[in-house]
Amino acid sequence: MENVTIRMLAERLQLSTATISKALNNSHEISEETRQRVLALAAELNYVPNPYASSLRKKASNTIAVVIPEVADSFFAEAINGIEAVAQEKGYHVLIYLSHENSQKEQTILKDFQSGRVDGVLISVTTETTAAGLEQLVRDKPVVFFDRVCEEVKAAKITTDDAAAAYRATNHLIAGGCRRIGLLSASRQLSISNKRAEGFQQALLDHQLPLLPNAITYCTNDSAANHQLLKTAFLENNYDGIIATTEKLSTAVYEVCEALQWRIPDDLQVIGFSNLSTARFLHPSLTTITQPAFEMGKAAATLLFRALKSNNFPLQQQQEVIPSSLIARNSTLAKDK
Amino acid sequence: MENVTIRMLAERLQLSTATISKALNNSHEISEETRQRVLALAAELNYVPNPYASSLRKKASNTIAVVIPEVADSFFAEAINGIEAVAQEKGYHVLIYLSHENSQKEQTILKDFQSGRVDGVLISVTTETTAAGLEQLVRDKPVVFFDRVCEEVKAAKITTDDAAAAYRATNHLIAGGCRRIGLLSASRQLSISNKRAEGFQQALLDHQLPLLPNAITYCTNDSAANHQLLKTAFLENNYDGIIATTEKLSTAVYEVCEALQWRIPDDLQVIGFSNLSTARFLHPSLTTITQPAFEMGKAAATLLFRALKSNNFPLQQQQEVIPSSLIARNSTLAKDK
DNA sequence: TTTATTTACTTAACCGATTAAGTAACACGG
DNA sequence: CCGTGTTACTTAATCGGTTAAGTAAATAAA
Repeated sequence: MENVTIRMLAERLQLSTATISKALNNSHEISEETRQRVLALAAELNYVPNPYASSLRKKASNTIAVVIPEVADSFFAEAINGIEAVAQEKGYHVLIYLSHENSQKEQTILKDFQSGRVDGVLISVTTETTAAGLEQLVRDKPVVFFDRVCEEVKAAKITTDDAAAAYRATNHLIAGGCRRIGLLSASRQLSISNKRAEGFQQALLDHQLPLLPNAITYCTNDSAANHQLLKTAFLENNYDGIIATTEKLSTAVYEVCEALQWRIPDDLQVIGFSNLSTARFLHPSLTTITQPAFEMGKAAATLLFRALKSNNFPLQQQQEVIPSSLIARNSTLAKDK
Repeated sequence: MENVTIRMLAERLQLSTATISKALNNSHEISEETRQRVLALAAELNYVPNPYASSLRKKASNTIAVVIPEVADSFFAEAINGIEAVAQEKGYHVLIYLSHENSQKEQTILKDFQSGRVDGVLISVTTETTAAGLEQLVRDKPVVFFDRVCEEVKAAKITTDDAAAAYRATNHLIAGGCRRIGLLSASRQLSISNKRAEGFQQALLDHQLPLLPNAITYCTNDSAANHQLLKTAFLENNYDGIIATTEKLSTAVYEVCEALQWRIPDDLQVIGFSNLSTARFLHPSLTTITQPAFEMGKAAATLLFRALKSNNFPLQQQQEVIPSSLIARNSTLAKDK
């Protein structure tokens, strides 16, 4: 059986396609009786409207894009859950794109959005992304940045309290007796990385602790390379405390400690930015800065849909900071929360 | 600036829209000189074709759908990575839909696909799904099931060696001295759950061990309820070994053991189906059946794209079983692999 | 009773690309 | 010199909805 179109419905009911369309869209121009007849036949023939025809004409796709570096990180996985929950409720479709931490790929993805394929975009940028490629996108259509935002771009942003979280993390290590603290950063570019670094440095300053010359290690996206990088950094700096600012780096710390036979927390206290539900079962259980990933995704999507609904909503001025929480476990010694 | 269309290019170059379209699609009907002029102007004006116009006419969307129960499970997260990698390479777009383990929602999602929104579907069904709702989908368009397949439906399937994996897991526990082994199952319906149960029972049989009356616990999708369910089952059956057939259930076992103050592996040996990269750092490190999630996603997508390329490809006959591996760690006692 | 308004439709243009069918200009073999 | 191809285009229909503008009939207002 061919695909059922509006024209087929029209012919069967001896009505015009316009009437069918309006009936299906609950236009007040259509009598209740006719509407019911249309709806009945549509149900009977299992009519499903062609989204491409509709999108073409209406210049709206009922589709949003989610652009993230990867999904294999429980933060992004949870964020997608939050986004999808809102999108499903609003009847929107979600296109997912992975930039694989590659700003070139990201640019290619974003360029395609000029086609009108999506009505709005939720994005968490790569570690390499600069403002340049984002300006146009933000000018063109509703965009909400979440987690990995781009400071220089004026746009809606959902973040966590990155500086404060790092500050708390550092304090926590200091309270646990650490004096040679290192920070593992994912990027020199990312504003959230820089904010975390700032919070870290501020805490050291406030406690009159010196910033080690190599206190901050900038990691790459290659886990083998990172492993080597960390090993070297650990040995050279003889840290007694470390803050891993991403989930992958948290795991990497455990690996390197195992390789170096450093005991956590005796030789090295560890605190990691992570959303792993298994953090409490790690050996030793990992003290985490846990971001409200699901809520952040939900908040970002909610903001976007609000902008899509009323186009005079001042989306670009929206900023929301959702606090993260420090959960003290056995990879650190301090008792405070 | 308005969106650049093919007509604008045509007017500027004093050519017909047909010529522009053909030039952009590398038709042999167009002279090299003209093609270059078109390409140059398109690049200059930053022309991006409207996908909806093109899809409407060509009746092909260059888009596939991925329907999964959720992403907050490292198996699905990794699988998406695999799928997206292939899709990006082939120039396809990926719509993601979460069924939230709800077959009603799943049906709603699948029904929409009759609209022609997507050219093909990759799906891992819910714990409740029955064959009924899937027949039509498979008839309508290319579909590849992965991991959670539906046995009764004749369609392409990518799975792991579920029965064999459970058989190995059970053997492993027996080798470690377990005699009262339980299995935590995610569903009564799911074929992969049933296969895992079969492998489990076969191994018991082969070792002349009795199947405990409540050897198999069927869990729900509610983690609080599961917690209670497991607690009761553990206490009633006094297991000395347990196989958790999903990642979430693996974590749940750790939680329940903590609550009951059962020590792993002394009081209970645990083996879990899981793709967590942190399994080795759990306390104690978790013996896992690890599925090649990325590869499965990749294989499923590859199969789908092959079918999309040549429509005489016998997709429905394709079956691929990608072996999983048992990684022995400290949550079990056996030394074998 | 006449005019204005409302109701319930229809007609036809339109969204932006693709493509079947048509054509003018030119080349070439016999 | 004629017919047949080939090249490089154009014309116009088409995909399947949506919507501005039009209309006939019924109803309300003057």
